[in-house]
Amino acid sequence: MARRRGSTGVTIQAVAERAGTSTMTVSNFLNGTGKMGDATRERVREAVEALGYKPNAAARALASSGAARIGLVYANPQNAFLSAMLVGTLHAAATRGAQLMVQHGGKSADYETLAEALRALVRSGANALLLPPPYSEVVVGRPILAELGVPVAVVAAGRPMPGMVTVRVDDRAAAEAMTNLLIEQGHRRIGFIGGPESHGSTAGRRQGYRDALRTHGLAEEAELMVDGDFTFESALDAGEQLLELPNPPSAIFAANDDMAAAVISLAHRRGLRIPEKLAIAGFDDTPIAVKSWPPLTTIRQPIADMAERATLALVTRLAGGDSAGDDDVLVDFTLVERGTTGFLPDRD
Amino acid sequence: MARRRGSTGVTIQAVAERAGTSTMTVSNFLNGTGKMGDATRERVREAVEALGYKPNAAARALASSGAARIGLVYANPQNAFLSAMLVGTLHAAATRGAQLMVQHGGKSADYETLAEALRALVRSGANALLLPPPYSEVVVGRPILAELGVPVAVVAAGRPMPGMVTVRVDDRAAAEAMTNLLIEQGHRRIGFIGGPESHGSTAGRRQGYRDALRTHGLAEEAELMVDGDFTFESALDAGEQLLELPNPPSAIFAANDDMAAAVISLAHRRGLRIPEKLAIAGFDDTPIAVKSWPPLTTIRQPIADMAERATLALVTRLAGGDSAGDDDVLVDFTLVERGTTGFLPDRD
DNA sequence: CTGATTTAGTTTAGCGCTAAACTAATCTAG
DNA sequence: CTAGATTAGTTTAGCGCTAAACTAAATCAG
Repeated sequence: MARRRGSTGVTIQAVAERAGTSTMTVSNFLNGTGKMGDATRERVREAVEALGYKPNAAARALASSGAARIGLVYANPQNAFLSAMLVGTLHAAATRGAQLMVQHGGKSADYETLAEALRALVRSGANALLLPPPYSEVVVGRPILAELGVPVAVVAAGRPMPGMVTVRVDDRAAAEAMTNLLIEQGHRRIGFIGGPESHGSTAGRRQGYRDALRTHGLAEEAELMVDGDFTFESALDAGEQLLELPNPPSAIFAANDDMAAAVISLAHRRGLRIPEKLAIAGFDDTPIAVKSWPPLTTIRQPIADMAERATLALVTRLAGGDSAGDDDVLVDFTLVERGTTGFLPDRD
Repeated sequence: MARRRGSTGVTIQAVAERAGTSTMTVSNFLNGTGKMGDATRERVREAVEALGYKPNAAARALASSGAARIGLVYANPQNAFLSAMLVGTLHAAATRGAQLMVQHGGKSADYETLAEALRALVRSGANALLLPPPYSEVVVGRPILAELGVPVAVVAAGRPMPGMVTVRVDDRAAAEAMTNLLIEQGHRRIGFIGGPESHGSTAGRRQGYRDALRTHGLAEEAELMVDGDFTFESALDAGEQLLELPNPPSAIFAANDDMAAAVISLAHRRGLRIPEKLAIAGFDDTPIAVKSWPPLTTIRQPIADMAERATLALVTRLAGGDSAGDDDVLVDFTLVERGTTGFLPDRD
């Protein structure tokens, strides 16, 4: 019998032989399913270790056939956020024998375009879906979810979303922490550039900003709160509006890094020294945060970890696991202080 | 017989039945292998179409067992370049039943760290490797390649690399095209910020710049050619050097976008209007190109396509295909004109 | 002390696909 | 007109894993 072109070669069979058990026992050990005695468990563990056994994801996927084929839609292939999501998802997928398939979901967050992309994904075999923002917003509560009938997870959605697993940081608390930092550094007039209402994170981030002001007994002024749409360009206008004020803010907190970068650019053009004359804070810790000058103080979300969690949740769902409790997962954020904050503002 | 939890369900079996052939004939049709009559081919094609059949990648991978398990090392999970590579690779992988596994390769491009990451990848089953820059540079000609004994492909390497499949744009030609544009727009003193010598693209890009000058009869001035290391920070110094010149350039061409963005930032700080007083050009068309103001004129490399090509090449290699001819693949670049170029410079 | 339950496994069958070996018909060349 | 080659398929045997069904021994309730 001709051997087929061999792979790296350690199979579950080899492990079972070495451990003196059946392959099923090894399989059970690997997946934590079934019952087994401590002695057996130990022997299997040793054999797996000794042989450096790595399960073949393809075989796993094929055999369990309920194996996750996770579809991911993206707006822009060249995106740092997407990158982190893919890395996280691939890590989780590697350990769980899941397949990952990507599909372009349209530049604009248009419902029909997205729905069609999701249908295409499911038609080509996806049995679970992972949505990056802002796609989660355009499908939430829409009929497409029911139509597709597959579990959906979203990362960094900003708020729990009915019918989907959400993995996110507490946007409100993060924005509050950032605003507190600014206030503690002496700022009294802090501008806020929000995102579009349609974006789930917007409300939380704005709320955090307001909460911090209130806690410190600072008045909330309508003129200091303007809205962008999360793009660099939009914040060029929004920032301008703030800086043109008769009594302009000494700090601006933008609801994402792109908008904060735009404010940095604006400050440079006006000759405002950062952070002495204008402190700036962002949100997300995307690469632009360190490709601006000075580098941006911002909130870091552990995107890759979040995507990994989300993927694992989907795999568990598909395996018929108990979905209880992991519908809305909150993970920790980090406030990263860099060069756009830190000086006491000049008081007048 | 209890049916297992069914997937979306169209199998090769169903197609074969409808076409009235054996499954192998369908398989041959799908893979372009074997011989078949036109009538049969047409019947199979119709059946595939009608049933909306999508091959199951896992089954394919398992059966051919020579299936590609492509390992990819990354430096930074949050990176636009990586993102595009992953998307391209995943697209190719989806059609060819390849598995993708990612592994962190160390922030610094240190040989031993990288070698260890590659070994880990191969140990966990990777039988082909895909390297993003600048990793290709640190392994080229080193013993690790022979040690691992798996095919390796690199994307955007800057030059053909012995022992690896390279997929790249013609850096020299691209840089020449950009420099030509600048010259045609009237610039006579054009600064160039190069990358580190160790980076394959550097030489080609610098050569392109020089070629364009020569073709137009412009003298090459040493003071106009400074080096950065491809980081934003490095170009802050390099750009300063150029702008401090007694007779500063009216245009600066940076060998990548990050460095060009730094020059934009520098120009803002000095109150130099862009592009009237200083034209700026970058290279790569990374997202920062449109997150600067004005948006950056730059060279676009189709990274996702390149990664797709590279992945396909690896799969072919693994399938024992003829490797001839596709060792060094050149793809087309695009010169993207945005807001940092376009005005005739003020002549003095 | 007996039948029911639990524990700790094993056996069997098959996921969807393809490599390799085979077969049957048709075509060549001498 | 026949041996050898070519064409157009088919059959068989798995790839490496796991779901489901089964078994044998140990434990338990009454």
